[in-house]
This record gives sequence, structure tokens and C-alpha cells, in this order.
Amino acid sequence: MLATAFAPIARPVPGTTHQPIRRPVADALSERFEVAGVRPVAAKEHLFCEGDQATHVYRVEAGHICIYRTMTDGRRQVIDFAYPGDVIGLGALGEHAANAQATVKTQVRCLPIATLNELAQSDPRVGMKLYEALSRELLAARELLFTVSQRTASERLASFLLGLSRRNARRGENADEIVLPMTRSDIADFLGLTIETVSRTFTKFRHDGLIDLEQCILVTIRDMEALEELASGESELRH
Amino acid sequence: MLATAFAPIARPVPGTTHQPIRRPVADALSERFEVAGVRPVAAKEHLFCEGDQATHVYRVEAGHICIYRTMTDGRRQVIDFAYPGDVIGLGALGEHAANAQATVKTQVRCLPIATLNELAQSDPRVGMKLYEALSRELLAARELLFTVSQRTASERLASFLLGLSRRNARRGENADEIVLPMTRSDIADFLGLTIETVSRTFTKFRHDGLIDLEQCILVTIRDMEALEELASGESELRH
DNA sequence: CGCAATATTGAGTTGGTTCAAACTACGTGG
DNA sequence: CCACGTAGTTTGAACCAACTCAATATTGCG
Repeated sequence: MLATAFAPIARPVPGTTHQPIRRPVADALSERFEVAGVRPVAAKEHLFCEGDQATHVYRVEAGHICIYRTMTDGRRQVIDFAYPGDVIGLGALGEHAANAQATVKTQVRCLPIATLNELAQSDPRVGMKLYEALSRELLAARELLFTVSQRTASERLASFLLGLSRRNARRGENADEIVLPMTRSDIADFLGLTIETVSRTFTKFRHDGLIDLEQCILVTIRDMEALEELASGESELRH
Repeated sequence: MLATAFAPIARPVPGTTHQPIRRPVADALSERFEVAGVRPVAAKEHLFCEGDQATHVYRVEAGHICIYRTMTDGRRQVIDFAYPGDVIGLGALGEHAANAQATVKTQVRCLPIATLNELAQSDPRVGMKLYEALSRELLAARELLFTVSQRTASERLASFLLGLSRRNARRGENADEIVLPMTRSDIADFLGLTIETVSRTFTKFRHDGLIDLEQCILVTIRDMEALEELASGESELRH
């Protein structure tokens, strides 16, 4: 969550979300993206891989991109789920340090990093925009670190759902209805859990009346307050 | 490990460059720090706290600063240990999202963020330098995320020790002798473990001949290769 | 030296994992 | 349109890495 979009500063409530608040902003960068080439990415296709020379930054136009890293033995860490409007590929120092894979059929716009550098040279505000964008990504990365490192499985899943709910709210969509474009495996590798634990925790939330889950892809929040308590670590239900 | 240091300063060797010589930007920032006020920070004193208005960025001159976040119930995540030369406080969007506490008697230089912004406005390279600095912090944050989320206790401690060893190497110090300026509690909260597990893992490393540990503050690496194998996840000793 | 803070070690517990099996959703082709 | 196969999800039971609680040892400072 949190591939960067260029946006005014916003602060996630500590302990409750993985995503900084973003609003589309008309600026030099957005304009460049508007005229940038569109590239279709098939479901499961990789946009870039770890070690690839970083040539472009990308803005998701439709679909979803999963950013992750792996170890040789298969252990995987999902770093981010990028949604339409999110920019990915920023902060690559020469080469990409992660993989970017479309979870579904996706479209992105591609902006050459050379162009980005030219823009930044001619307009000092561009560099600062990039700096702010990365500041937000850094905040999110640390929030996720905190979640994964310190919270229980229930607290992690609650934080995750709340993050998606808040994203919906920001976009004027229904905050109580969350469509999950990623698999249980993606969620597990994002939260540092196994798919079994994610599944069991969903089931527990359902039994405890926190959510409905009629399709495995559709979560309906029934008790937002309880979820927020869980995410903030103040809930008795944490186990 | 990796509070941002500004990129290695590539100083053109006189007579060998074809470019008109312009002062590297890192120097502009370094120079500002040179003339910036020095602030002493007592051991255990906080340089800034979560929620504080972000007024300055700081460069550690002597001592060590521990960057961390907490939850209301006391769970704590150490994000970073800043060493002399490291710059901290970057990426704060208005207010600090973490606490910065000196582990020992420390000195920092303070650069007002207003000054930073002025510099960035007058020189587009400054914004890009900040962007690169945060790129490095982001990379480190994600590396730590991966470590904490996916690795075993032994692998985490091995990664931690290797990080410190490499820092030593970078500074021309002995890569095999690591002085730990932080407590077991700081290490535990950095790696997402308990102090008991950290302590036991140190003991195991000693028994397995990976390190010496004559004082609890001084680690001597005896088998760098084995540590590297552990950190990369390829070791049989991982438990 | 004596005390307080920090670190180590031990024993028992547990949250989450692992391994295994059953169930569900969905796309494809007959 | 439905049978079938595959991929993904849920559930169950046994296990274990790291945690908790408790006691002891070490370190360092006034």
C-alpha cells in the first residue's frame, strides 16, 4: 500500500494504517504522466524485477501491482500493493531492489527516469516533490515494519483491512465494503504470516462479528470500532 | 544502521575533469552543517519525540542516537541506530513520526528545515540529494522489514551483526570487532525479538564458534562466512 | 564497596507454523 | 450448459521457535 502518489502531506493515525493519505495533485509530474506512454501488463506479468536497471517510473492506471522481494529459498516479503493512481519505481538507486508483478490485468503509464531527472534539474520543486513522495513511502514502510514486528496476527489483519477501508474512504468509495484484489498468499506475505493463519483469522473475525465474508474476495466491515481497537493494540481480542 | 548519510562525496581530482568544476551539492549541505549550531544531548535524553513539530534535521557528530516508535501498551520498534556522520530527521512531513533518543552522551549539529528548503529552492540538485538520501533510508527500512518478517532469530542477529561489521569496514575500522553502543533491549526491539532470545542467540553464536563475546558490549567475529550464510538464509544453523 | 541496572540462564507455555485433507470458485472445452 | 480440472481457500491436528516468568549473574557507577 503506498506506492507513492504525489500529494499533500497527510499523516496516518499511528498504529492504524499502512497507507499515507493521498490526493491527486495537478503538477508537472502528473502532466508528464498524462502524455506518457501506456503499457498493458498481463495478470501475473512482471513490470520489473529485482536487479533490473531502473529505466522508468510507473503510474498505475488500472489494475493492481504487487511489489515484493524474495529470498533464494522462497521466503517472500510483499512490500506494497499499488492501486490506480499510485506511482511505483521511485527510490530505485540505479537498479530495482524489488519485483513488481500485476495481480490482475493492468495498465501503467511509463515515465523515463531520464525525463524525471531533466524535470528535476529545471524545476527545483520537482526534486522536493520526489522527496515528499518518498517521505510518505518511508512512513508507510516503517508502519508496516511496526505492524509485522510487534503485532499479533489479529492485529495485523485488522490493520490491513483498516488500511484498505481508509483507502476506499479517501476515494469516495464505501469504507465498509472491501474488495481484495490479491490472494491470501499475497496478504500472508505482506503481513509476515502463513495463508492458513490469514484464513483462520478471517474466520475468527467473521465469528466475532467484526466482518462478513460471503465471498473470499469481498470483506464487509460490521464493527469498525472493534477493528480499530484491534489495530491500535487496545483490544482484548488480540489473540 | 542507516540513518541517511549523504552520498559519498565524489570530489573531482583537479586537472582530471572536463567539466567546469562545481561544488558538489553534498558539500553545500555538509558546509551548512559545519556552520550549524552544535547541540549536546545527554545519555537517555530525547532529541525529538513523535508528534513534535519537525524544525530541524540533525547530523550526529559524536555518540549514538536510537530512533524508535512505541505503542500505548509499551511495545516498541527500534527503526534505526544513527552513528556519527548520519543525518536524522529527514522525511518528517510536518511532524516527527518517531522518537530520537541518545543511547550515550552525544553531540549533534542542527540544521533548520527552513534553511534546507531555501537551499533546495535555489539549487535543484539539493532536492535530488534529499531524494537519494531517502531512497537509501527506504531501502534500509525494507531490508529491516524483510529481516524481521521472514528471518529466524539467528538469521536476524547475524544480519544485524553483519550490518554493523560492514559499517565498520566502510569507515576503515576493523570489520571483525564490533562495539555495541546499544543495550540488549534496543537490539531486541530492533529485530522484533525479546532480550532473552537475543541473549540466548548471542550465546549460541559463541558456542558455535561464530563470535567471541568477552564483554557483553564487544563482539568479535570469528567466522564471517558462517554469519553471511546465516544472514542470506542458506545456513543449516538457522535455528 | 554496595547498589541498581543490565545480561544470562532455566523451565514451562503458546501463538503461529507445518503438514494434511477437504472444500470452493472458476475457467475451459466438449 | 455442464463436467472437469486447476488454483485457491478453509479447516483440523500436531509441533516448535520464540515468549513468559523466574532466578541468578554480571556490569558499571556513585
